[in-house]
Amino acid sequence: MPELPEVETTVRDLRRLIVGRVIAKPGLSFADWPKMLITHPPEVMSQLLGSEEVLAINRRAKYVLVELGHAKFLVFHRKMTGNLFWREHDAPPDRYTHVIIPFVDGSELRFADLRKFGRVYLFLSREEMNQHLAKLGPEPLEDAFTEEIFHQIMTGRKGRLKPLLLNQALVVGLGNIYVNEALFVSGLHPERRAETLSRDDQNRLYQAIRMVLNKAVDNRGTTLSDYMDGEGQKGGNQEHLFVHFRQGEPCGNCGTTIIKTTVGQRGTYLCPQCQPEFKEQGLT
DNA sequence: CCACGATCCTGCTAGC
DNA sequence: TGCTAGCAGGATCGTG
Repeated sequence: MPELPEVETTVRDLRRLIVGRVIAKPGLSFADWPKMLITHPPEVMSQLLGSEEVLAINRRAKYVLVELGHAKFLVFHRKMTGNLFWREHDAPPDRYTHVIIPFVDGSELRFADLRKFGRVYLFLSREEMNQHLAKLGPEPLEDAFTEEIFHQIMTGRKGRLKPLLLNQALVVGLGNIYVNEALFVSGLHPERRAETLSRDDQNRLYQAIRMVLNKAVDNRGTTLSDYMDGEGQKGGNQEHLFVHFRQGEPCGNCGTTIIKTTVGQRGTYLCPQCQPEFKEQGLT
């Protein structure tokens, strides 16, 4: 579920809420679905964690990186329906909680996930973590991600834009919602082939990706059903979507009815007027 | 390299 | 009302 803006919002919340807290011993107080713990079985992880201070919380792609003392890293990926909450020790339980990291002050970091696709990793060094994250592409909101870099990534690539933009090895952070949004903003059809883009098309797409993600970060993410921030509150960006989840409604740009189709096995929302199919691509 | 289907799960909705 | 197929914001793996 969560894409870059939702993960970024959670990271900012957790940074404020848990940096400086110390993990209790043992460092895992609940884990009823061992498949979510990728690096170690629950008994081992519970032994490996304990008494470390939370030094920093950061984001890489859609991963939440919790940096601990003794160079340990607790890493979460929320996949479709995962949420991370910080709760006081006497807070009521959160439904679908499958992993709990307790702090010495009695408060808890809870990982809740309806569909149990979420993943938890414990890395014992920064190198170990970096190795796991090595295949990820650049961060689209960082200064280093320039128009020129995006040009290089897209040039020489074949295939339809939508699956390409969902590929985290090229650019990270985009998921189904924000790919749909960015393609609308740039006026490109999701099935347009990358090799047919002009430099101007590439630049418009680059600007659209940054605009759509920045706006969603400012709005604290999009809550369509499950996403909640670090304290269990909804995001606000669902009020500002251009096409995603808006099939049947008029396009805000031209009034044409927004349609829903399927591209690359993913629900795809678009304005047929603003994002026309590219007829010449069959000839190339 | 790219496309497609299956897979990991649960809950909700549409359609009969 | 009850059943069931299909779908949901992700990512990976195997096959062609």
